[in-house]
Amino acid sequence: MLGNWKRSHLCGALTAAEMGEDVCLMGWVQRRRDHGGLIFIDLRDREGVVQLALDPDRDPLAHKKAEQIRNEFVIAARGKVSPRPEGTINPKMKTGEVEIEVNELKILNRAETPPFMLDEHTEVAENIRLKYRFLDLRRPALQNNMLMRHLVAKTVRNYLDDNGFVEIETPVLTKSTPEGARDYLVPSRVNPGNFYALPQSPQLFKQLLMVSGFDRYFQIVKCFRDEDLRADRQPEFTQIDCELSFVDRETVMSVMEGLIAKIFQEALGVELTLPMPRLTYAEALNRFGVDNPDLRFDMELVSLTEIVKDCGFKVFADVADKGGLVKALNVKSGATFSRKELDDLTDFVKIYGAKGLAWVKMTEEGWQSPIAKFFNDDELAALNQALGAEVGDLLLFVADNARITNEALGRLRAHLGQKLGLADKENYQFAWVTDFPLLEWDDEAKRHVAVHHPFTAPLEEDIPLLDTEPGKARAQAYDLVLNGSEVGGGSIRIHDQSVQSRMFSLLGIDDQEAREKFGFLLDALSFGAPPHGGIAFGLDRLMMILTGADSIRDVIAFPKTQKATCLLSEAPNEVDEKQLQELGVRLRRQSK
RNA sequence: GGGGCUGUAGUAGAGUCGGUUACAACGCCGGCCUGUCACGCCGGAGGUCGCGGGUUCGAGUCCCGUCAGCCCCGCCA
Repeated sequence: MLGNWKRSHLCGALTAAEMGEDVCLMGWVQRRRDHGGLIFIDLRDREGVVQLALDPDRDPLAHKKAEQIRNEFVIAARGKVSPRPEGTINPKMKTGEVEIEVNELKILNRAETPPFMLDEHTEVAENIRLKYRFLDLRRPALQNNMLMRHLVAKTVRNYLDDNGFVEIETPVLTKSTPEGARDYLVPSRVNPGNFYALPQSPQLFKQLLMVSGFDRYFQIVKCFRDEDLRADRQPEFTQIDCELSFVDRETVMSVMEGLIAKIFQEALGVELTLPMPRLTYAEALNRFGVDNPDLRFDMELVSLTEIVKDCGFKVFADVADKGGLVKALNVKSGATFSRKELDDLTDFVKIYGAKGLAWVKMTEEGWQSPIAKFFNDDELAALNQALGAEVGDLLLFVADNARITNEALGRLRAHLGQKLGLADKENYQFAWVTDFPLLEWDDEAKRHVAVHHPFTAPLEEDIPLLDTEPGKARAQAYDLVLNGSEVGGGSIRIHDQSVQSRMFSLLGIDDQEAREKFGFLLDALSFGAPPHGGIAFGLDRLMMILTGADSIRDVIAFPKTQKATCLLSEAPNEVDEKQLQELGVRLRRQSK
């Protein structure tokens, strides 16, 4: 097919520098413009588009062939890089100064008419795009995302290699462990009735590699969690997984923020200021209501419980009396919100369990609000002062238990930041959130569960709390938050077998279960484990922010739908009875 | 498991209060056109209104169910 034709350049890379050269180009037909005589073809490849000019007077044969060419045909063209005639330079194109005067043309492959136009102007429903993903991936938007993803992966490898990390692969067929997300299971043919689990992360293996003395490990690795999908969650996703020996939290954070800074420099040309801000979990919750605050704008939550504890508004006073929280945020210049908008905000906080949203519009005459009448002048003055309220502002209050008040207002703050355009996509605000609680009480299971995971070390000063008030113990954990998104998280691990056993017992995992599930880790810890810690970054979420994508599907070549299916390959599918028999698996009839 | 949005030629949309033959655009096919670049002009083909049921003399439109895609809650150590 190619014969002795050999590609000399990429289409999109040609510039005036190649002027006069004879070139051989290959690519896809973006568009053909047939003027009856002259025919123009925009030829596209990974790098971009260049214009081919076919003149019937110069080469009748090539011109004749060009007449039957259609969109997305794969063609090869030989010709000369030429300056465009006066007045026909296209400043919108990277290659707009030149065109190829074609003297030989070859059709390498014909193409059916594509189901949708492969240009940047046509918007296509996502289910169609996913079914023909290989075509959607030809479009510049996804091409650019995938190319940047490659650049980031390359940068990660270079940086970590420079900093003494070793890339080591860990098993994909591994062991199901309790705690955490639902596992994807793989039946073992050789061991009927037994199952492998796909890893939720290589957590235990990377700790074993520290015990083995590799000092610093990393892997760009697929992880699997069988949970419901979201705009930023896929069942299989990629982590930049790291683990380091003989380090404390500060060392991990400083090595890793160097990595992030390098990524932003290479991918976007953005220089980040280091070190990144640090924020404790308690402070994050107090000021922003959530542990992943968006720091691109202010609008912080203000605690008003003390001010309203004796006020005439029973809803607030009761909550204060019962140990709950009354908090509010000040939407600067928000008094223009319509009744409908306020109703929508009320519906919004109800999603997170709030019973309602009290609002106040600050006018020249003072409070305009359904709840204004319940407060005396002193209380009004104190509230205004606490919130920095000025004429034209909108104050929004939630009163409930601490968890609901913080979450509802925190989410409302993030929502308003988007709605009011305070969250500029090209403004990158990082923070490390530290000192997470080690444990959390699970009301359903009537036991503590690990906030991070069962191998996270407590703060040294909080170790005594494990025996007295384990719920108050803080962890040597850290999350990296970027623009309201958790892009990474990790901790210093327990490297002492006895502390690890104590942790398991706090989690309600008895000795026998601990041996069954984690025996190999406990063994490893007993054979000389170095102090170690690590972190994992969600590469997909990081790519979303770097590319400005609203969906995780836009940074993954072949993503799954919300029902975890692949519209392209039609996975998952039914399998032959014979395959099931070999695996010793029998299907249960699904009851409807 | 739950809440919400969407579904009309290949694509993305319009379609009023339920009323005759479901519109125009892009794409596609044919013709014309030698400087276009989201080329232009003329003509043409193309429809299971997601699917099933119901109400009605009559349903793209109203009702019920269902499927698919998306967003969210729960879930995601």
